[in-house]
Amino acid sequence: MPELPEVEVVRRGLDAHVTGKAITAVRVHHPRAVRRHEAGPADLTARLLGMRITGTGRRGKYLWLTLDDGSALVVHLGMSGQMLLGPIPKEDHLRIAALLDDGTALSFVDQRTFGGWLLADMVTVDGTDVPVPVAHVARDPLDPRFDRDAVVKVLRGKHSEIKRQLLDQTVVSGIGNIYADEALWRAKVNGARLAESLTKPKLAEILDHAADVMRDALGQGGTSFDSLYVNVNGESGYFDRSLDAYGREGEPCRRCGAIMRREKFMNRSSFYCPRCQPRPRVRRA
DNA sequence: GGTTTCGCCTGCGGGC
DNA sequence: TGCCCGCAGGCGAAAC
Repeated sequence: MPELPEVEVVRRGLDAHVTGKAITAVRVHHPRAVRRHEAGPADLTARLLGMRITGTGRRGKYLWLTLDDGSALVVHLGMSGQMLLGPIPKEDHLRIAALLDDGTALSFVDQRTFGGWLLADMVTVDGTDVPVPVAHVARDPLDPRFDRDAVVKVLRGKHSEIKRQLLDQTVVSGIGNIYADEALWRAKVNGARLAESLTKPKLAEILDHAADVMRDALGQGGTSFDSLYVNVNGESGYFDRSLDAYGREGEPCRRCGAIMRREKFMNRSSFYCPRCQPRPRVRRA
């Protein structure tokens, strides 16, 4: 389940190895992996052929390779996507394979097929160039131009649960279920609290914790909770050993010792400490 | 128009 | 043993 740190690890790996290389062959093994490229698989492969990669970019959980015609190959890893360098893997879930002019292969492997590739033009949004499909995505907390106080202001106006807002990529990007739970645990805030009910300093604290926890995870090569996430060499990160909330149902809170709870939320799970992060009182009609 | 829910996918593990 | 079900969850369309 790649979130910002995992995607950034992949981007860095790609940046070091594919920048300056030309694409000499592309094969789409599963059409679903390019479903968001509206012109279809044949168009994608034809346009990529002979293109040179000029650099890499990322915003939130989206990453892209910039190409020498000014367009971008946009990659979303979804839940289980992997960008692998090296020989083409013998793998049931190989979705796309590309060959580069130095002989290495760039493979997209994706078990659950939520991810994919697409080609798009670049557009300038708020002074930053991003691919068109990424234009609606807010800056992430590790973006040098991330405006924390502006996000706090947006959150103050949201009549919606704070965790829901942390997961909304148009409010702040890069945060998924794992890092949302970690940031809320660090800030001692229950995710069911309404965003508008929290003070500006508390909202700022939550965003700062989100940035910190993602920076920590990045420093450890990312989280690999279910081992589906790997870097470009197929290796997992180590941050899952450092998680304080996610996946710790029934275990003692590392801060106060109370037994951690798990609750259903948005068709997934939320992990929290019932003592440090008390649930808000039930609203009555 | 803001907010919430649902469907898309596959593999795994638990229960029967 | 084998089947069914629930779960994992990012994203965008659809519903509310």
